Amino acid sequence: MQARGATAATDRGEISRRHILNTAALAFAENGYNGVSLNDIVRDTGLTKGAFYFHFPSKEALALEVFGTKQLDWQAAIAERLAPYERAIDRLNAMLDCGCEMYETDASARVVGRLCVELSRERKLAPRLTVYLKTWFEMVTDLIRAAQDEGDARTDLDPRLSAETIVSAFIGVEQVSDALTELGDFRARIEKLRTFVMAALRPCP
Amino acid sequence: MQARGATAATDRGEISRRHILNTAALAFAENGYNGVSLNDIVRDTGLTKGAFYFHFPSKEALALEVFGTKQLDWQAAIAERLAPYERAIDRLNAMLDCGCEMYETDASARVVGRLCVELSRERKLAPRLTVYLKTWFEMVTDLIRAAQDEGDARTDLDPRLSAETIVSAFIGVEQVSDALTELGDFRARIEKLRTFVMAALRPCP
DNA sequence: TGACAAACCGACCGGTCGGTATGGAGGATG
DNA sequence: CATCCTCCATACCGACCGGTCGGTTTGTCA
Repeated sequence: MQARGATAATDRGEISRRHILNTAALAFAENGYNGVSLNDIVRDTGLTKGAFYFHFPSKEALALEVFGTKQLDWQAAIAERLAPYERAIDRLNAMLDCGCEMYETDASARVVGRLCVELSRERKLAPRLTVYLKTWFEMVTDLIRAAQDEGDARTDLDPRLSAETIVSAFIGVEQVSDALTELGDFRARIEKLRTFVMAALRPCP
Repeated sequence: MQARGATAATDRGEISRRHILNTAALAFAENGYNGVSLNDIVRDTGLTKGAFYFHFPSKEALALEVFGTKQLDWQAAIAERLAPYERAIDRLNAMLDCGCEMYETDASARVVGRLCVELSRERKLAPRLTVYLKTWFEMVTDLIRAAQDEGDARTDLDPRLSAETIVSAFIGVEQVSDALTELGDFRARIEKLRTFVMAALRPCP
């Protein structure tokens, strides 16, 4: 006897749903919310509008779900990546590395950043977005504070203030790199950012 | 006898043209390129489509011209603002101040940033945009180098690297502030950015 | 006053947008 | 076999997009 309602293994509905989600993530990552029409997504999936509207109530709902899931992926990946490091300053470094790697290995990773910026302008994501950014702020703030305690960061810097600057800078670097080289030099720019940040944080000899 | 062709003072054509330009700048600044339809602009100006297409060949051309003129305004304002200061570190400070003030006093000022990001994604502005960003990079690079020479900035930082990071951070702060508070806390965030940057640049005691 | 061009009007075009209505294939269930 | 529900295809909708076009108004100069 199997679970009631859902037919577990061969659930083609769930497969289609995930397929739509992944396809949309890629498309949104590449061309943004307004740059992708529903017809584009439908065509890319190989399905039809009828199929789409069976699984999602609207294009906006799709985008929100894409954002939500990818955002969780991000945070999980970061958390896993940071775990091995003992010192906070190393975790901060690893965090930036992790960001680069995700952009390099998963073309749909940047859907988070794009949708975050784009949908926030239309005030459709505001609550979720606020939480998202604040989470980042706090993660980095904690890292900097810890680094200060461990003697790896100068103590005359306000942790929160520095954290918000660093996170904003990361977002800005993404925009600039996308504008200039379609993210072709993203890794290089993040390396620069890291060098600057580390120099700024480093205690005076 | 007055100038042939152009009738100097009461040139209603030129007035309409500028009116369209200003109206569009405001609209684009507030809602972005794709967020504003031609009908919106036409309605806001109080004119009609016929009038619009007499002055501009397309919506895209309008946006490009808006970007170009506003960009020049920016650079001129910055240059004027920086002139009185002798020390490079003061000019760097004044530069950030000037950015804040423009955003506060001229609602259409941020059309530069918005169109820069939005149009670059559609690769319509690429050449002009590259120049624009590179100009910023170089301005800040020169300032940092000068500050180092004057003993106001630590010398173990690469000027270009630091400059690109600072400019990117500025852009990122704009995005974040817009996303969270519709630029309501832009000044405050830039102040934070400045504090961090200055602390990072300051020579160790 | 009349000719002429610059400036402007507003209806209209083809196309695309997000979204809807309807019906049918196919497996599970009685 | 009859029935029901899930899942998807097809055809279609009204709204709106950027852009065009024939015609009208306005100002200038002979």
